[in-house]
Amino acid sequence: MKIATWNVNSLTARLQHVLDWLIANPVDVLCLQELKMSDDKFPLDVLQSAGYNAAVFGQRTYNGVAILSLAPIRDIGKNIGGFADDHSRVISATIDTRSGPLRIVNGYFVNGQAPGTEKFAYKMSWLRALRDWLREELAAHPRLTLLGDFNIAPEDRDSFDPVGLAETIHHTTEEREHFKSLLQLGLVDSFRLFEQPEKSYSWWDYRMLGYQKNRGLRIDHILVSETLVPQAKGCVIDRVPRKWDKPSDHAPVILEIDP
DNA sequence: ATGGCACTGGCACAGTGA
Repeated sequence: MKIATWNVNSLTARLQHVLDWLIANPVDVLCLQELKMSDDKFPLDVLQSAGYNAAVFGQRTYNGVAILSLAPIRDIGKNIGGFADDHSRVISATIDTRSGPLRIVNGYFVNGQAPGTEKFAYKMSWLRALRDWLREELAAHPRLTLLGDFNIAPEDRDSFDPVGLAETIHHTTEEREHFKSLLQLGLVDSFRLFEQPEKSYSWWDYRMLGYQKNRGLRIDHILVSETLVPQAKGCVIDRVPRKWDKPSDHAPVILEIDP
């Protein structure tokens, strides 16, 4: 089965891209971020016509996350337990697979603007709360995947300019330590389980011909709990929709696991 | 060093993103 994540930068603006992509890539689960719409605007009927169930946690203008799944979705949770948040950034749910229940945690992590700002401080407290909550989630759901737009380039090789951008947003030691602390919970970056092309990125700036020059960052990730690692068969970034007209600035990431 | 571009709300342009 295939599980994917895609920051669509407005589902209103990108609905046709999502539908076209799902036709070409009929994944079992697609986690979306940056819906930028309230729940009542979510195009549930058209996605159901495409065969998908949906769990939605929307918000007007900013943020907003959803899980699309061919299989029924149950036990939906919203945001980080014990952490009061005005933003709609996390939706979690369980689907049943042949190997047992699979817990899906879909996150749109805080951007953080720049070190030293209030937004960066929010990012740090958000990441701390996420880690503490995930420790419990993992204990309750051993088969778990944490995926989405992390807004963290975990290593130098995940950035087109690790020297010039050293200690700037997405690259700071503090953010990378938080990423490592998620791995220390018993999660694995599935992309790095497999041989990958050099300079593999999942986001490119709209400006300055970022995509054409491959000036990108790998900030969209699919982490899997250690029990799932033997079932992981491949993880790829699909750059195709980034070349379409009026694209999202992010590309989908897809994990294949034994069902 | 700065801006580059895209999106939303709402109808001018500020806020946000990464």
